[in-house]
Amino acid sequence: MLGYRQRNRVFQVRGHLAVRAEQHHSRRGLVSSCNRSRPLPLEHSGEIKPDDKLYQIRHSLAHVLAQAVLELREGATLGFGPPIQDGFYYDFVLPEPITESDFPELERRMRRIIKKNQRFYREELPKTEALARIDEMGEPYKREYAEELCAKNGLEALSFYRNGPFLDMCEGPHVESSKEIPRDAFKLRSVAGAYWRGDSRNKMMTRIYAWAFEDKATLDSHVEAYELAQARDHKKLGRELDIYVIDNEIGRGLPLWLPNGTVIRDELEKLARELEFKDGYQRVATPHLAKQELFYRTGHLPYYAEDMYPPLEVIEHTEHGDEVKESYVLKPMNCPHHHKIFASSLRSYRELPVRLAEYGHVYRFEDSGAVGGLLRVRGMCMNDAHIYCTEDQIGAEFRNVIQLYDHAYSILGLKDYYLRLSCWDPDDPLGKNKYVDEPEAWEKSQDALRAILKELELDYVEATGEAAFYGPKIDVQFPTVTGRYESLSTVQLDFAIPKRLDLKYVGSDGAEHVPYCIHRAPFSTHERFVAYLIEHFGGAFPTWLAPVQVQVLTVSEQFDEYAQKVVDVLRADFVRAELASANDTVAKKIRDGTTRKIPNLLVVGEREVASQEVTLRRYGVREQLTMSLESFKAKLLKTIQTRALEFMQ
RNA sequence: GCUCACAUAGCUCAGGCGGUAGAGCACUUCCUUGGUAAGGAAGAGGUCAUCGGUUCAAAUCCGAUUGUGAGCACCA
Repeated sequence: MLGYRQRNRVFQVRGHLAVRAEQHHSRRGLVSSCNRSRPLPLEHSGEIKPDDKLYQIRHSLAHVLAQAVLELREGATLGFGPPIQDGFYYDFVLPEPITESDFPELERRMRRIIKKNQRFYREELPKTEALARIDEMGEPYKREYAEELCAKNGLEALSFYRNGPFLDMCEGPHVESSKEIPRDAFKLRSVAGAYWRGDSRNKMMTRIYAWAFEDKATLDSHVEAYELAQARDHKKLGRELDIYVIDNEIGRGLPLWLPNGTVIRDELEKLARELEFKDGYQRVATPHLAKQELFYRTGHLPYYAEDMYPPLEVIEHTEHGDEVKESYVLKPMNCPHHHKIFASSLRSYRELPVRLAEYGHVYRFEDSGAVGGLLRVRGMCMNDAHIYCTEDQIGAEFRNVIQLYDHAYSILGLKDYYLRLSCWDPDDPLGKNKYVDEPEAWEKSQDALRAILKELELDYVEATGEAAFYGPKIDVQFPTVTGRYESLSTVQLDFAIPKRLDLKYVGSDGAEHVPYCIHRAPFSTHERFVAYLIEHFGGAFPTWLAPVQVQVLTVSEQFDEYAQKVVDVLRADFVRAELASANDTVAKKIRDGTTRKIPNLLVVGEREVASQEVTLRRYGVREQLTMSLESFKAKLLKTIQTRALEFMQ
C-alpha cells in the first residue's frame, strides 16, 4: 500500500507543518526552496522528464495506441496523447465508440505493432508545409493546436513523428524503435470522456488511459497495489462498516450518518473544540437559512447562483393584510452568518482578533457528475471559523491556524499531503465577475501568504486561478485511494467581504477600520474528512475514533455474566464497549470482530473469570496479552485520552 | 453538465440467445456451550431500478428516465 502511494504521488514535494516552536524538529523533510512553484496538471508532475527512458516509452506507447485505434476505427481523429503519472493517455474523436470490451483487441494490436520494430522518425517542417501536411492528414484538432503554437510561441517550424504508417504532429521525444518498448509492461486502464483542450465549451473526446512501466513486474506490482488500495475506498468501507448511507429518497449527495459514522463525527468535533478552545476561539451557532438578499450583498450572487439550491419563496402578511414576498436560501457557506455575529456589537481593536467557530451545515448544489460518496456532497458540515483581525495580526493568526493543522495532523498521523497556495488569475475570462476587482489587494495579500509560508519554511505549490473570489488561500491537498488529490483543510484570507458587509472596529486612533477576515477549516467538512480518514486508516480506526472501541467475547455463554461486568465497568467510563452475541463460537466472534475492524477484542473464559482478568487481542496483532481488568481499563483510558494511534502499554 | 459503462435479495454476485429467478454472507428460529478468522439445521427475503415500446409472452430485446461508477468540466 505504501509502495503504491509513493509511486503514485503526483508531487515530489509535500508540505510538512513542522512549525511548533517548542519542539523545533530539525526541519524534518522541509525543502528549503520555498518558492518552487509547480504547474498542477498530472502530466507535469516533475517525477518524470522527457529525457527519461520511461517518459519516451510512455509517449511512444501513446502513438502505438493511436495507431491501433486508427486500425480499429477508421476515420478517427486525434487530440493529445501525453505520458502521465503511471502511464499515458490519448484523446480521440471516434466514428464509433470504443469501450473497455475493445481493450483486449486493442492490446493485441498494440503488441503486434511493437513487434514490428517500427522506427520513430522525427521530421521538422516549416510552418506552411506543416499546416498543409496536417490538412492532408485530416486532423482538425492538430491543425487548431498547430496554429496556436505558431501564433503564441512564434514557431516557424513544427515537428512530426512517424512510426510505421502512423504520423503525428508531436514534440517528442520518442524511443528510437518500438523494440525498446516492453510488450508486457503496459495495460489499458479505462475509457473516459475528456473535453478538447480541457474546455467544456469544446467537443467531448474519448480518452483512453493506460498504465505503462519499464517492466512487467513493476506493472504487476502497481496494478496489485492499486487494487489493494481500492479495498480501502471509503464508499466500500463506509457501507461495510455501517458508517453512512445515501438514500435516493433523501436525495443525491445528502448522506445519512449511521450510528458508527456519527461516533466518528462526534469525536472529531470534540477534538476540534478542544484545540479551538485552547486557541481562543468562541463557539457560535447559526441557522441553515438566510435571506437571499444577504448573498447579493456579499457578492456571492449572482455569480455563485448555480452552485446554490434555488431559493425558497416565502409569503408573509403584514398587519394590513398586504403580501410581502421574501426569498430564502440554504447557506452555501457560513461566513455571512458569522460576519453578522461580528457586526452584532461595536468592536474595539482591543477585542481583536475575534475568532468565531462553528461546525456549520452548508448546502451546495454540486453538478450531478461531481457528486460521489462522501468526497463531494451537496449537504455538508464544515469545521468552520472566521477570524477577524487587523492587518498586523494576519501573520500571527495564519501561523496559529497552521500550527493547529500541524497539531491535528500529528494526532491523526497524517503525512501524505502537500500545500497549495491558491492565487487569483488576472487573465480569468470571467475576470471581474469572478474575482474581487482589486489587483493591488490581491498582490499584497498573496505576497503576505508567501511570506508566511517562507517564514514557516513550508514548501508549497502555487496554483493560479484556484483562489476564492474574495482572496487567496492555502489549501492542503490529500490523496484519495484512486490517486487523485482533494482539498481537505483550507485557510483563506478575505480582504473583500468584510467591507461589503460594512464590518468595522474602532482602532486606537478612534477611527473606524475594516477588519481582515481569515476563513479556515482544518478538519474540512465531516463528509470529506471522514472519507479521507476511512481511506487513510483503511477503516481500522485508532481506539479513540473507533465506533466500537472494545468488544468483549466469551468462550461460552456461561461466562456472559463476567463479560457483562467487564462491559459495564468500561461503559461507566464512557468506553464504547459491547458484548458479542452469545450464540457463536469463539472463532466466529473473533472473525466478526476482526471484520468490523474493532481495535480491541477482549476474550474471557474460565481462566479470566477465575483471575478477574481479560485477554486482549488487538486488531491486526497476533500476540495476545492477558492482564487484570483494572490494568486493562487504565491503559485503555490512557490510550483514549491521549488519542494514541497504538495501544498504550 | 458532458462521454462511456453499469443497475438481479440488506451485502457480494451467478443466471437468463424471450416462457415471471439462484448462491454465499447477513437476518429469524431451533440444536450446539464451543479457547482464537466462518459448528449444524430450518426459515424468511426479490414486480430482476422506474416508465413506455416490440411480442402470444419481457427480468431477458428496444427507447426514455432515474441512480451508481470511471473520467472530463466544475469545485467558496
